Amino acid sequence: MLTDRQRMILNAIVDDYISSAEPVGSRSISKRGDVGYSPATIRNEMADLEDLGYLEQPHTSAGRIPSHKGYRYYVDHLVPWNSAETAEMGTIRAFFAEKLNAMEQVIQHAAMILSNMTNYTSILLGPEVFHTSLRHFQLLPLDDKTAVAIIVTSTGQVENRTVNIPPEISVSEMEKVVNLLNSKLVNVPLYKLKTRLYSELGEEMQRHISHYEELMQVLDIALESDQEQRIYLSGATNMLTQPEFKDVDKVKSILDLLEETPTLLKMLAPTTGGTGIQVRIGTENNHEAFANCSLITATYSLDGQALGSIGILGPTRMEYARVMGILGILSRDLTAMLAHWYK
Amino acid sequence: MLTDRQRMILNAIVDDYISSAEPVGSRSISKRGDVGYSPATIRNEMADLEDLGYLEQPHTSAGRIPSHKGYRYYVDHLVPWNSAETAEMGTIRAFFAEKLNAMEQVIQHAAMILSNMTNYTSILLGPEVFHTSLRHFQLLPLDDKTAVAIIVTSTGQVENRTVNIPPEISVSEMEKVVNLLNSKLVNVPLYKLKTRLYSELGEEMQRHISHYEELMQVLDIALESDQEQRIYLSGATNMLTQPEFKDVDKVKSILDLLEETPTLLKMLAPTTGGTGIQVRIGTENNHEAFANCSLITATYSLDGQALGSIGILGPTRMEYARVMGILGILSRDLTAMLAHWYK
DNA sequence: GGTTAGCACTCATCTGAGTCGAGTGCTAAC
DNA sequence: GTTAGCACTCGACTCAGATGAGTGCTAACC
Repeated sequence: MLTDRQRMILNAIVDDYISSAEPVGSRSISKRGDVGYSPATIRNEMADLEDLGYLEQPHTSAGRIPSHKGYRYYVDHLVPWNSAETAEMGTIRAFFAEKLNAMEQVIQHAAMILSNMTNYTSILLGPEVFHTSLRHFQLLPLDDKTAVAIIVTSTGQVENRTVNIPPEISVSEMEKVVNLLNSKLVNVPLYKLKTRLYSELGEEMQRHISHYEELMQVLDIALESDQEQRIYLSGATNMLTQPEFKDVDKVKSILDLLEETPTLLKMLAPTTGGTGIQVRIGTENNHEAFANCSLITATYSLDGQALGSIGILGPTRMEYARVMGILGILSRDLTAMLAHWYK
Repeated sequence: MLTDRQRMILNAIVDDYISSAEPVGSRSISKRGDVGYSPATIRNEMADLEDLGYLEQPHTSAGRIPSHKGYRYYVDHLVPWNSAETAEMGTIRAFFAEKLNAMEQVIQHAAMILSNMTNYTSILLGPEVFHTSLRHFQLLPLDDKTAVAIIVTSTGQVENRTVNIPPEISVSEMEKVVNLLNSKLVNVPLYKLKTRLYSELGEEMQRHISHYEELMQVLDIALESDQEQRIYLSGATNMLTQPEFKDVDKVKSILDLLEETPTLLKMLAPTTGGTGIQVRIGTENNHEAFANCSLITATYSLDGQALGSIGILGPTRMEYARVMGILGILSRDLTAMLAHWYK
């Protein structure tokens, strides 16, 4: 267990390093107004902290920088939870005051606001397919061969895809089926749509409708839900402004990873039981390219079920306190807005 | 006017520089199999070419690099038009053989293919609003206050936005209006929708329908077309692999510009009268950040009207011949596919 | 015992001189 | 008109020395 003084010194070092990106020495800590010890004392404590694994020395005659363990301790025990209303609150509140009337717009806009406020990269995950259900299904004929299938979800998102209609199937039959679907499948979660289609409607449809096989094929395509969740990135180039990423190769591997949707999805997926704000430091991200990055995520939800996540990606030397504060407010407000909107 | 030998030398220098990114000297040109002159002779010609403005010298004792004028000459007169079927053809043909049944998918996929093939950044511009017309309009109620307006366009794209429905307006009235719109406004270009709404339908609606004012407000929002055209970027990070962009600041200014939709739009907008493939070299892009970039664009069309553009962004030292070839094939095939699809 | 002043030591970074070599321009010979 | 030869230029690289921020250790101090 750390003594109070060690905690204070660790805190000071992390703070200093976060703002300067340079190894911090004993003298500079000693000179801060809030630390009443001489450099020598600080040095002794720093040596102890290094032994304990909270600090690292890039080379013998340089100052110390926090290790991953140091950041972890900082995040877990030292982050000044700015419960006080900060200037940030205003910006976020202003954002939610704006009237945006589509889920997609809100999320896209939120990503932009976040990256602008923090100067890091923001990653927003749209509402998950798992927790949205069918509100309405429609088939609009384009011509005699093709039609657009439109799926309106409970979160107000609209998905569409074009399907080919076999010539054997008549328009009136098609309509019958669509009506059937709407009466039976509304409020069924999207990912269950297909199985329910077979289990509950198969029999009935087979009775009433000719060309059952062909029709099922059409519906199969129509109800295929976008497995690829929508990911909104903003401020990816902010990575480039961080001094630790002046090496082009590192940045490239990070930016490339950001273009890889599946990997991002895995990273942002709300971990089981994880409530509130999660911080993954360096190697905790389980990805080489992110070894020098920290990812702070929060989830927003509806009815207690996580709908999507918000993430901020920055260097391990990140303004944890500020970002966590902002993320907390934003996820809370997003949750509140959703609750208000869909009740 | 350049002599044949000067042309050959200029060609050799540009080719060499394109593949090496290093200033090319007289000796290395001389050693190429296809040039039968000694370094000294080459040097003389190079000095002449420099006087004429086709070459530049980074410093006195370095080789020569092509100037913008040199690139321009190369592109206009020297590019080996590989009319022959290249290996690239296969990839592109394979792409079009795949069955993709939505315009958006095709474009998104094409952008990816392009950036992968060229290792540059590809920018695709979706079909312009100006040239697409209404195929179908629909209003799906979500609950008693809101509805989703769905616009299916002649190119098979589906746009949607959520609108609030004033309580005064009944469902049956709404339906009446939607039917009216579908019977009168189909095939009207999207950007004319609103004016036609007022000019052709205003009177009739006022006669049949109460709450005319409120209803018009709803339709106003519903028919608002996405002014922001969809832009598909792919391989933005390929910029980072080019040696001329190892300077992080330059890359950042380029990547930032790529995130700025309006600027990109302006750059990709098909220039008047420009048919075929356009090459904008360095400062011809009219943007500081692109001073060391070349942008090669082609358009694809339907019925002779430009629908959108394809662009490849790379360093001025770009594989012009290859990229122009690929772009030519792709735009032709895209045009052909559209024609086949929507006839 | 905790704290601090003092001091030798380390080591990354900066600086400037020296070297290297790719490439040029010019002249004279072929 | 072409080419060999040669002096010259100048960026890139190398290496030694200076610099200074920062450390660890010891001994004195409260």
